[in-house]
Amino acid sequence: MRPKSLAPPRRVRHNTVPRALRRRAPASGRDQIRRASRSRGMHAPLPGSVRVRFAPSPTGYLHVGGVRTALYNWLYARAQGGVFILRIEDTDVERSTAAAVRAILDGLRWLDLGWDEGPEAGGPAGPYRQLEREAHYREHTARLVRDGKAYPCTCTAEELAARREAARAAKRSVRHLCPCRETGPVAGRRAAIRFQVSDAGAVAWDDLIQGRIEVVRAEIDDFIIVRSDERETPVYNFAAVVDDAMMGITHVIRGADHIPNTPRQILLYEALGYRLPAFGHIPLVLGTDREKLSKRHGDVALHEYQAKGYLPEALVNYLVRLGWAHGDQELFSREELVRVFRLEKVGAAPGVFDHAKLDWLNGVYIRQAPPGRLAELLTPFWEPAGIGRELVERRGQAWLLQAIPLFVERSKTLREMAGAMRFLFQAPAAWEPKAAAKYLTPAHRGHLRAARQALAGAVEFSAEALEALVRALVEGRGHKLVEYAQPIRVAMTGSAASPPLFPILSLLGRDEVLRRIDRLLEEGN
RNA sequence: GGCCCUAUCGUCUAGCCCGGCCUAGGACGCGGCCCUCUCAAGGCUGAAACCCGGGUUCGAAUCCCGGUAGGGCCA
Repeated sequence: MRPKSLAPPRRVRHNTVPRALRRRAPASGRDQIRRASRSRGMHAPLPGSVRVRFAPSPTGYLHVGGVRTALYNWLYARAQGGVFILRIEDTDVERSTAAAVRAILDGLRWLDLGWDEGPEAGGPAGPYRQLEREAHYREHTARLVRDGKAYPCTCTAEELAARREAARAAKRSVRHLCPCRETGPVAGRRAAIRFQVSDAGAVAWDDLIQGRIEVVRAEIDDFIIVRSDERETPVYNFAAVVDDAMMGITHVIRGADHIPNTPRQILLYEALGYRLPAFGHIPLVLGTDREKLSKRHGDVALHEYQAKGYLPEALVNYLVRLGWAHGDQELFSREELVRVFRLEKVGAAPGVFDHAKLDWLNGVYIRQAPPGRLAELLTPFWEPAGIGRELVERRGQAWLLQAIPLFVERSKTLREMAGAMRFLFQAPAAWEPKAAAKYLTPAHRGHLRAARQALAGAVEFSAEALEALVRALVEGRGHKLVEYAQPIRVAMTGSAASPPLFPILSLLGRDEVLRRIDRLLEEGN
C-alpha cells in the first residue's frame, strides 16, 4: 500500500458539466456532447450503423423492467435504422435454464420485439449465447495477461476477508487487498485473474440519459475478471465487454443498476484497445414502496401479465410511458413510437409501476380491438374461466362476435372478460345474496312472472324487439323499467350488474331465458 | 460504511436547457354531476404537487450553492 501522501486526491469534483447539461439535457446539449466525442474518435457511430443489444440472464423469468430495457433498445434501433441484437448471458451455469431462455424468446416475440441477430436468428457476430463464447473470453484474458494488464491472483476468500477486516480496523483503504500483483501467485493454487487499475486520474462518460458521470480511479480496485473455478468463469463485467466489443455494439442501453459497472467496463475497453460505445442508463422500475421492482411486489414476470390477459400493445404502451413522455400524449401506436421516441427524452428519475394505469390502458386497447381479434385472444382464457371449449364452439363464431362487444367496455383484462362471459354459457349456479335481497321481493317476483309470460309469447327474439316488448309491458302496468330489468338480470346472470339486458336475452335465446326465469321463481328465495 | 444516481399532484409526467406567457398543464386513480335497464364506457367538473434553506435577479419550478430524503451498486 502506498503512503497516503503519495496517493492522488480521493475525490475530484464530480459534476464538471453544468447541471443544465446533465439532467434532462435537451437534444441540442446532448448533440454537443456527442459531437465532442466523435471528434475524439470515440463512440458516436456512423449514421445508420447503430447496433444495440438486449442481454438478459436466463435465470427465472423475463422481468417487466427488462422488457422496458428491451423496448427502449428496440425502439432506438428501429428509429436509427440500426440493428437490435439479443444476447443470452448464461455464464451463471447454476442459475441459467433452458426454460428461462424460452421465456425470453417467447416473451419478446409476444411483444413483437423481434431481434435482428441472436438466438434462432443467427448473425455475423455469433454465437449469441455466452456459454458458447468461452474461447473468446480465454483469448482476451490471455491478451491482457500477456500485456501486463492483468495478473493471476491466488488469494483465498478467507485471506481476502481477513485483510479486509484488518484494513477496516486500521481505518486503511479497503482496496488492494491482494498482494499477488507484487509477489506473484502462490504455486499450486488455482488462480483467478485480476485486472490492474492504476490510481491516477478518473473515468468519465457522457451518459445518454444521466448526463456526465465521473468516478476517480482510486475508487476502483484491481477487480477479478476470471474466477478461479474449474470452468474459469469470466466475470459479468468482463464477458459483457468482450461481447459488446466483438459484436460491434455502438450504444449500450441498460438499466441504471449497471452504472457502477460502467467505469470498470470502460477501463477494460481501453485496455483491450476497443472503441468505446455510448452508454445510456435507463432509470429503474420501482414498486410502490419505491424500491427496485421485484418478486416481492407481486407480478414482475412478463408471462404473468400475459396470463392475466393484458394485450402486448397495452403493456408496451404502458412501459414506454413509464419514464418517457411526448408532450401530453398517452396513446401510441408502434409506428408512432418508432417515429417520436427519443432516448434523450427518457427521464433520469426512476418510476413506480402503477397497475391501475396499466389496467386503464389495457381497457383502452380492448375497446379498440376488433371483436374478431378478441375472439382469438380469448381462446386460452375460456378453460381457466370454467368455460369448456365445446360450449364456446357449440355457440359458433358468429354468435361469439355478437357477444364480445357487450363486454368490451367493462373489462380491464381478457381474463376478466372471459369470467364475465361465463353466464352466457352456463346458468348461474347461485344468485348473489345482495342482488337477490334487493331485486327478488314479492313485487319483483310478480313482475318477473309477467315478463316471463310476455317473453314466452314474443314474436321475435331480437334485442330491439324484446326491448320494445318489455317496455310496453312496463308502461302498460305503470311501472319503471328497472323494476323489471333487474330481476330478469339476476335470473340471467346471478348478479345485479351486467352488460345491457336485451342483447343478452337475445343471445341466450328464448328457451334458456325462460328456463332461467322459471328456476329462479321456483328455487330462488 | 464507501461510491454513484435521483428529487413537480398518491402515481406516470409536461414545463426546466433559452428565468416572466405557470393562477404550474395532461393522464391514471379518487370525489361530484350528467347520460342510463344495472354495471361500465362516455361527457362535464372538483380536490390534489414545484423536498427544504440560502443566493443570483426587477422577477426562479426553471440558474448557482448547501442540506435533506429516497434509491442503486459494492462491502
